[in-house]
Amino acid sequence: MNEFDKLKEKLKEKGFKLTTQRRVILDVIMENKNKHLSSEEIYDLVKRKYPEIGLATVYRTLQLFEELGLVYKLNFDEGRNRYELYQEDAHQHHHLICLKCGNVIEMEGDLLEDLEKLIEKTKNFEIVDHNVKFYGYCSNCRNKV
Amino acid sequence: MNEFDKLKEKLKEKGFKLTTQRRVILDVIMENKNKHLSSEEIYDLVKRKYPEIGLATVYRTLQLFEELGLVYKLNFDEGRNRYELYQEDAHQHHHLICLKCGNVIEMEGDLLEDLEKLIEKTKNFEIVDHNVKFYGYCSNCRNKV
DNA sequence: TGACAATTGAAAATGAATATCATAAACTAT
DNA sequence: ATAGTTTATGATATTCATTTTCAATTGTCA
Repeated sequence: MNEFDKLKEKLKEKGFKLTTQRRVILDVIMENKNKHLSSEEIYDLVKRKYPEIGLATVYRTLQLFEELGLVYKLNFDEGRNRYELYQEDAHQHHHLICLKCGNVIEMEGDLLEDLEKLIEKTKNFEIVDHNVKFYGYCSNCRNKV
Repeated sequence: MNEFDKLKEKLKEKGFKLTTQRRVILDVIMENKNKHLSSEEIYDLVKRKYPEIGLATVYRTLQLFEELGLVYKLNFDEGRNRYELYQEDAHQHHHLICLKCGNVIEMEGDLLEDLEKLIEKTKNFEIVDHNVKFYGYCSNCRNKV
C-alpha cells in the first residue's frame, strides 16, 4: 500500500476528507523523505504546486498528519517544528546534531531495547515512543579544527 | 563548593556581575531542584522574594545560567522551555513523559554508553551531550484503565 | 444532485521569547 | 570610600511561529 492509499484510508477511518491540499502536502513530504522540513519550508514547496494554499492549512495539515501517524514531528530546539515522513521500516533512527555546523546526521538503528526494558520493569512505565538526540561535533567539523 | 560560590566564580571568570536578581533566581531554582520549572513559573516564584524583578531579566538570566552550565534546558514540546538545576552527580538521567497525565518521571542512570561508543565509531561524531525522552503511560495511568 | 459536515484562506490573535533603551547597580583602580 | 567604566535591569515594544476566527468553499454520501 502506498502513502496515498494510506492517507485516504486513515482519513476515511476518522471521517476526514481527502482534499487536494492534503494530497499536495503529502506529496511534498514524500519528495523530501530524509530532509526534516519545517512547516514554513513545506509551505514554500507546496505553494509551487498549489499557489492558492494558505499557511494555516499547512499547519493544520501537518498536525493532522502527525495524529494520523503519517508524519513524525521533530524538535531541534530552534523554536520551530520540523517533520519527517513516518516510515515503518526506517523509523528507528536517532539524530546527531552538530553544534558547530548545525547539520543533522541520521544514526540508523534503535538500540534502546535494553534500556526500554529496564525502564518498563523498574518504573512500571509502558513506553510507546522515544525521542533521542545526540549533540556534538560531526566528522567534518572535527577535522577542520 | 556550594552553588552560590559556583555562580560567583563562573560569573567572575567571564566578566559578569553578581546581582541580587541572579542570586534570587538561582535560589528559586535550587529550592525546586527536581521540578522542571518553566521561565514563567520561575518568574512568578522569584517575584515573591523580589517583586521589582522584570520578566526579561528572568529570561536573560536563565539563558546565562545555561551557558554557564549551572542549569539545564529541557523541552517537553509544550512550546516553552523548562529548566532544571545541573547536578554533576545526578545529571545522568532521562525523562519519562506520561501521555495521559503529562507527568514527568525521572529515570536515573545514563545507560547510553554503548550506543554512544557505537555512534562515535561508525559516524566519527564526537558526542558531548544527549537528550533522551520516553513517551508512554506511567504506572498510575496504567492502573486506571 | 442535494444536504450536511468538514475544510479552506485571509486576517487577526496568541504567546513565548527577544530586542531596545534609558536608568541603575556592580566592579575596578585609585 | 569614590569616581569612572561597564554590565545589568525593568518596562515596553517587537518578533516570529503557531493558532484561532469566520465566512465561503468543497468533499462525501444518501
